[in-house]
Amino acid sequence: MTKVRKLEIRVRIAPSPTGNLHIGTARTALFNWLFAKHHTGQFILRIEDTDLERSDSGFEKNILKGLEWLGLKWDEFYKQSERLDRYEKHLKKLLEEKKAFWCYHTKEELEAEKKEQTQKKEAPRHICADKYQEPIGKERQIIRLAVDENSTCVIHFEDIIRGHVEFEQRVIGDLSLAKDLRTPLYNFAVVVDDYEMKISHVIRGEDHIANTPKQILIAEALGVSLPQFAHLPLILGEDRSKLSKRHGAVNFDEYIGAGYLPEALVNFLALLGWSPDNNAEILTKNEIIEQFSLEKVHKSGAIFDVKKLNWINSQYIKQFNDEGLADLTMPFVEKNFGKQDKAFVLKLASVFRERLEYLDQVKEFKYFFSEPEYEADMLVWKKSDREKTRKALESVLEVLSGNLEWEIFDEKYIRSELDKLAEEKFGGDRGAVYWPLRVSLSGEKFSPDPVQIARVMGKEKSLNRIKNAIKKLH
RNA sequence: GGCGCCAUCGUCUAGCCUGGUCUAGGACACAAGCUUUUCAAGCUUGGUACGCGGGUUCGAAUCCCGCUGGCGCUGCCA
Repeated sequence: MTKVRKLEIRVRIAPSPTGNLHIGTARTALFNWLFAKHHTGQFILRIEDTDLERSDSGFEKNILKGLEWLGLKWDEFYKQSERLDRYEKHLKKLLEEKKAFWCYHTKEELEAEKKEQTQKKEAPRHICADKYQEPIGKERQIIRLAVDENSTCVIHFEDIIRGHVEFEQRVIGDLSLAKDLRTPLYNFAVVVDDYEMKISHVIRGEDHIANTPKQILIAEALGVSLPQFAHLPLILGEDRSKLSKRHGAVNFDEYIGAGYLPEALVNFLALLGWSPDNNAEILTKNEIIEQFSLEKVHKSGAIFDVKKLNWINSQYIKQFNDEGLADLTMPFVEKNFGKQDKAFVLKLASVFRERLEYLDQVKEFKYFFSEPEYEADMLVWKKSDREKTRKALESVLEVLSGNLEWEIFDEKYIRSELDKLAEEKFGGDRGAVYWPLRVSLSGEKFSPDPVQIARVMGKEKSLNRIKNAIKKLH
């Protein structure tokens, strides 16, 4: 009896700490994580910091923080800069076996070569003529893999998302592996790591597709097995080019700062290039995990549509009760308006729930936190005039100053009282009553229902604002 | 220039593998209406898409070929 052991699913996200967490990296991380969770496999985080010049621990922290915020917990953690011995070992072996060699060509020579090839309409690549000799008077520059550029071989792989993909070996050239024994370059370090970390599936952006044949060649030289590949469609900007800085917010931080919820971002990002069986729009993390499969990932890129993100986020915001929403919005309220009472923000929750797309939009409700500023004429409703408006406000003031129980503020009851007022004094024109009330309370033309505002602000503030408005009309 | 990938409403997509039920479905956005004191929310309704050309077939969004277009890569970055 042969024992059949199921291949363990192990995937990784391999960001380089040369910038803050990018929205595209977050998406790739999410897809890897979803795939791992779906198959109860391992999700590995590997910091690719071989480029010491550009790597920065601040960026590394930012990336870790962002992934944690999204809820993508990793099972193992590695840093390439701590694995230099591993790369050196493999490099030495390749050199000994003459599968790799020291290249003596200078950057200038390489550039000239490329220029010539471009002119001849050939694939630009470096072909080292004197692979294993030490030219006199020249210095070692870089370690390269010896690739037979006359080969008629076709390098191919089965991409889980794209199917059969192939490249001709002769267009590749002697690719670079490392600057020296302890300074590995991307393609080489990736192959060594993916092998040693027993990565079963490499799930990465489509922009890496051209790296794949190079990595296959390196793996062959190393004599190691290859993972399965899955190249994700790119996230695009408005103009359908790869999402980048010029398209606006690509830093993951900005989405955290604007007050998007992690669940909403997971939901939105998952839908960029993938969709569930029933084509549902709002799904929990668990529902996504359950349904996720790479075979269902699309091949073409998807534009990052903030409007759809906003809608999804607003759907999640609506799911919170007052208490939850108050907790959620409090940091944003205090950031914009200074220290606040929990009880006050709690009263605002219902206002927020039905109109916030992202939490930092609380800044649009300035008038709850400071006195409104407006011109007296704004108080005047359509066909009304200043005199009538003043009378209306005086009547409203009277109603609201009456025996209304501000503590148990019953919006329905107060509206019925104000409606009655409109009926009796303004021929049923409710706008004549509500409009000046709105403006006196908010100083805005567009705002939540004025009765709602009054409830949130409480008796004293509300009555004061109405009095101020009346003063303005004198 | 070279190499590669891709192609359904403005956007995200369902359908394509296993051709007919697709006069192409859903969602976002947009427009109109309802509600209404404004805005928002909610509800109802509406418009807009299979890139083009061949082929295979009784029949093609679905299969094949070509074209066009878009994008990605083309580093001693990752």
